[in-house]
Amino acid sequence: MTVVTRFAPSPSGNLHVGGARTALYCWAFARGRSGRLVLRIEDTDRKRSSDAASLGFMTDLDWLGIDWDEGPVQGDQGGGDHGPYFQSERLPIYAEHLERLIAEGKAYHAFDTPEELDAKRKAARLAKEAYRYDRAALALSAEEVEARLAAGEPSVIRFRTPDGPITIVDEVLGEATLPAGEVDDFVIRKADGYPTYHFAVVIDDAMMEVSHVLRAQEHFNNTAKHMILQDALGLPRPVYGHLSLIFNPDGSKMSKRDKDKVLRAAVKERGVDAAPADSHGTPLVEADVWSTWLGDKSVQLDLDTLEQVAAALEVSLPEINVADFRRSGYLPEVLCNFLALNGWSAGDDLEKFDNDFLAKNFNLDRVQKTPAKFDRDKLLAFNLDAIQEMSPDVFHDLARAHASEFRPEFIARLDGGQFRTLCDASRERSKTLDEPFSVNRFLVSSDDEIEWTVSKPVRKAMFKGEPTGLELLGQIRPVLENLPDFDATSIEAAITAFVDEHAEGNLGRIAQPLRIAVSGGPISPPIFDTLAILGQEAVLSRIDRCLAVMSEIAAAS
RNA sequence: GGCCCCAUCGUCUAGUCAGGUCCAGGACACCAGGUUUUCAUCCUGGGAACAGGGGUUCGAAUCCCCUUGGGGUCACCA
Repeated sequence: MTVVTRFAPSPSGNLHVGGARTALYCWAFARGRSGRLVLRIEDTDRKRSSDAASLGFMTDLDWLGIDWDEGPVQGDQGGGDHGPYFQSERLPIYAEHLERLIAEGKAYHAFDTPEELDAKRKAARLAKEAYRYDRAALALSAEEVEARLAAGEPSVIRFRTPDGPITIVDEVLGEATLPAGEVDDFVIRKADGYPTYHFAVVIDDAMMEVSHVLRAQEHFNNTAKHMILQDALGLPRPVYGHLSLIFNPDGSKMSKRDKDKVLRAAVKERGVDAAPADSHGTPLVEADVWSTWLGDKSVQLDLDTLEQVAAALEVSLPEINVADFRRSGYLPEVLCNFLALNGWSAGDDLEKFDNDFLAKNFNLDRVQKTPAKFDRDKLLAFNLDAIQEMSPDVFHDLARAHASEFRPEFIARLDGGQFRTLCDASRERSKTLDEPFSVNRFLVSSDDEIEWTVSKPVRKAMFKGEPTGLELLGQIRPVLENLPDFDATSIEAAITAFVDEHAEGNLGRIAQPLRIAVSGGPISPPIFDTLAILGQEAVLSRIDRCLAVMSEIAAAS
C-alpha cells in the first residue's frame, strides 16, 4: 500500500510553528516511505479564508523545504489526479454523498436558528452539562420538511449519529472509547451550502487515497465523528496519529495575542499616549481604536498594523509564525530540526539532524504524547551552532540575501567589500542572520545621528585611567587621519603601534573609546573591522563630534 | 462542569512497550571559574527530575489502583 499523508490547513492567518511541525511530520512520514504528500486547502469557511493566506502557507512550506506531490500548483510542485485541492471547489462531490445519506435516512434537515441553539447551549452550560443537540428537527414530518425547504427556509443538514460507544484508534495515543451519547447529531452541511470540516475531511481523505492522517491533538475527539461518517458512507479508514500541541514557556497557547500583549506592555511601560504615525503623518491606528486596544486585552490589532506599530516603536514582537522566524534570521533547516525535536526524538541522545535524516527515521512510535513548551533559547543556540559551522562564503551569501529582503539600508549604505567585512566580523558572534544588522544599526546611521549617553561603561572607558580614554581618542585621531589605506589590516597595524607607545600595549584602553565614538555605545564588532566598514570620513567625523560632546561633559563634572 | 487523554531536571527529551546494566543520560537554560579590545563566542566545573500515596515483585522511573496536576473537546471554526 502506498503511504499518502496530507497537510490540510485552513487558509486564515499564517502558518505558525505548530502547523509547521505537523506539515514537517507529514512530509517526513511520506518521504521516508516512498509515499506522497498531499496539500489540501480547507477553505469551507468562506468568511475567514483568503487566497493571500493560501499563498502564504505555500511560501512558508517552500522556505522550510517541505515540498508536496499533490495539491495546488506552485512552481514545479502540486497538481495531481485527485483535485481540485481547494475544498471550496469540490462542492458537487460533497453534494453527491450528502444526497445519499439523506436518501438512506442517515442525515436530515434541521431548521433550528442559531439563536435557538445558542440558548440551549447556554442552558447546558448553566446546568454544568455538555451540550448535545436535542434532535428537535427529527420530530418534523416529512411533509413539513418538504414544505419548509420549498419555502426557502434556511436549514442545515445533520448527521444522524448511531447509538453506541465509539472507539477511536490512534497510533500515537492508543485506543480511547467515547461512551454512547458523547457524539451528537453534528452538522455536516452549513446553511450556506458548504460542508463542515468533518464531512469534507472524511470524503477528501478517502478520495485522495490518504493512508495516514497526522494532525493536531485538538482533532482527537473529532476522530469519532469521522469514523462513524466513514462507516455510513462506506469509506475506508486511514491510520490516525494525533500530535500534541506546542505552547509558550509559560504554558499559554502560542498565538497572535502574544504579539498584542508584548506591544501593549511596551506601549504602557514607555507611556506612549498615541499611535505612531506613518510616513505621511497619519497615525497608524485611529485614536479611539488605539485606546480601546490599550485598555481591553481581548481586543487585537490586525497583524499588519501591529507590526508597523512595533517597527515604529522598535519593539521586537515574539516570533509565532514561520514568517516571523524567517524575518528574525533563523535558518529553515534549524527551525525544522528544532520543531521536529518538539514532540519527536531520534533516541540515543541525537539532537542535530537534517530533514533527510528525519525522513529516513521519523516514525509514530517515538512521537511524544505530552504537549511541548517552545523554548526559543534552545532554538537560538541551535541557530548559532549552525551559523558557526558555515563557511564565511555561505554566511555572507545568506546574510546578503537576508539583508536584501529585510535590511535594505545595509545593502544601500555598504559597498561589497564593507558588507563582506561586516559578515566576516559577525559570523562567529551571530545567533541569527539578522544579528549583524540588528545590533549594528549605527553602521547605517548618518554621522550626526550618533548620540552618546554616559552610562557606566562609557564613563569608565572615557574618563578613567591615565591618560583617560578621551585623551587617547584625541591622540589617535591624527593617526587615523593620516592612514593612506583605510582597510582593517592597515588600521590594526596603526592602532597596535599606537597602543604600544601610548597605552602599554593594552588595546582595550583605546578600543573602547573608539568604539563608543563611532557607535554611540560600548558594543560593536571587532574595532578594526568596525572602523574599516564605516570608512575614514565617517570615523573622523564621529570622533570629532564625540570629542566635543565628551569634553563638555568632562568639563561640567 | 461532562467526556477523552497524558505525567522523568526550569525547558526539550533518553530510559517505560519486553521490571534489574539508572542512587536516572544528553541538550538548552541557570550558577561558579577561565579565555577575550566591547558584545558575543569559546573552555572547565557545578546544582538540577522519575508528581504524591498505595499495591504487585527478591527487585519498579518502568506493571496495577487511587489522588493530584496538565492538556484536548463540548460551533452552521477548522
